[in-house]
Amino acid sequence: MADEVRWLDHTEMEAWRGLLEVTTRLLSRLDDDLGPHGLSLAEYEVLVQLSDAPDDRLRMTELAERSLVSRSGLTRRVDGLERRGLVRRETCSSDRRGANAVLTDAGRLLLAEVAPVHVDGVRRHLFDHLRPDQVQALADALGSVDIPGQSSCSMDDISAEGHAKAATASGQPA
Amino acid sequence: MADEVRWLDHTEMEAWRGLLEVTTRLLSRLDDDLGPHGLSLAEYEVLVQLSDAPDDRLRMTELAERSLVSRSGLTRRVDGLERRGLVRRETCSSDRRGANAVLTDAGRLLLAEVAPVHVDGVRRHLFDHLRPDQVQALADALGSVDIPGQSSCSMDDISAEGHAKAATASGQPA
DNA sequence: GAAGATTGATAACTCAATCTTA
DNA sequence: TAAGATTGAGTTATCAATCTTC
Repeated sequence: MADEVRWLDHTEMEAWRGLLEVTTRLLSRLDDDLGPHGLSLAEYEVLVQLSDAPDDRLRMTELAERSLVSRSGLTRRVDGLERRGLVRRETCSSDRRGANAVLTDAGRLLLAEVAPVHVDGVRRHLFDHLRPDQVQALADALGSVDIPGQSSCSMDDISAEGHAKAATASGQPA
Repeated sequence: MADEVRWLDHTEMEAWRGLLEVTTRLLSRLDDDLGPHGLSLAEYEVLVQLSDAPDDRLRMTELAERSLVSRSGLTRRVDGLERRGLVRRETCSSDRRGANAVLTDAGRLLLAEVAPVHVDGVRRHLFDHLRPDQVQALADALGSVDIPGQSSCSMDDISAEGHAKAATASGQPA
């Protein structure tokens, strides 16, 4: 297993390295753009996912997956948003173990204020540098890569398979 | 500025969302792959950058930029690597303020052990899902997007411009 | 006992302030 | 005074363990 390594060729290196650099810097900039409005990109992400969901609500686990964060991570993120009145929790009626995160009016309002700023940032930092065919190619290539959500499985939760959620999410509030 | 928002169209949404999801999950997986070898992806990144540099050494600030991390973040990362003997610090001879991070023999050895694992992971999780033309398109598109390194400038360090570093980095150790 | 969610402990990062040398 | 690097304080993420309900 030591000598038959297929190293990355130049193009692969550019692609992988580009993915790393562009994403890292882009996220950093988008975070900066939202800062003045009192929201982190991670928090914005939660608000968007909720506004995209039917009835502006989502179970915590589902919201965690869509927000690309761990369950415990989401708990704390929602804590912060709830403290500021942008989201509230409701215990699930059908299953008393579960909790729903619900977008509040204040949350919807802030999202409406911030979404244009965010989209503008995505344009300025990303799409303004790309031709339409490049955007299409990017969407196509990235759409072909499906990496399952949770990372390692503890050997005994093989049963917990069967996810494979598709990318949803829009950019506009309502 | 409120009503003339150009929302993202479907393709743009796919591209942006794909960038976010693929990168997030990919990084998480690659981190998992390296875990058993006692190295985080972030630490691996530092070792790679050093091994790519002439004489296996790099100034801290330069290494921070290439590793996509803040200066203070790098200081701590190198602290950890130095504690384990994978990297050592040398004060710069020409400018006594500066420090060079230098790859040690142990670091070079570990890198040689781990690099095949990493490259294999990048293949399995990313490139195995892509056709050659998609890889090419990805490299092309991401190469067109140049987002400057540091995020915000504190109003008075306008002088600190003039960076615009190109992507270097390879995947193989030597 | 397993699933949904949270909490405790810990790790890693950032900004702002500091120390040292130019 | 400015630049290079580090340190202090605070934030936010994760894993593993826990609590509650199924």
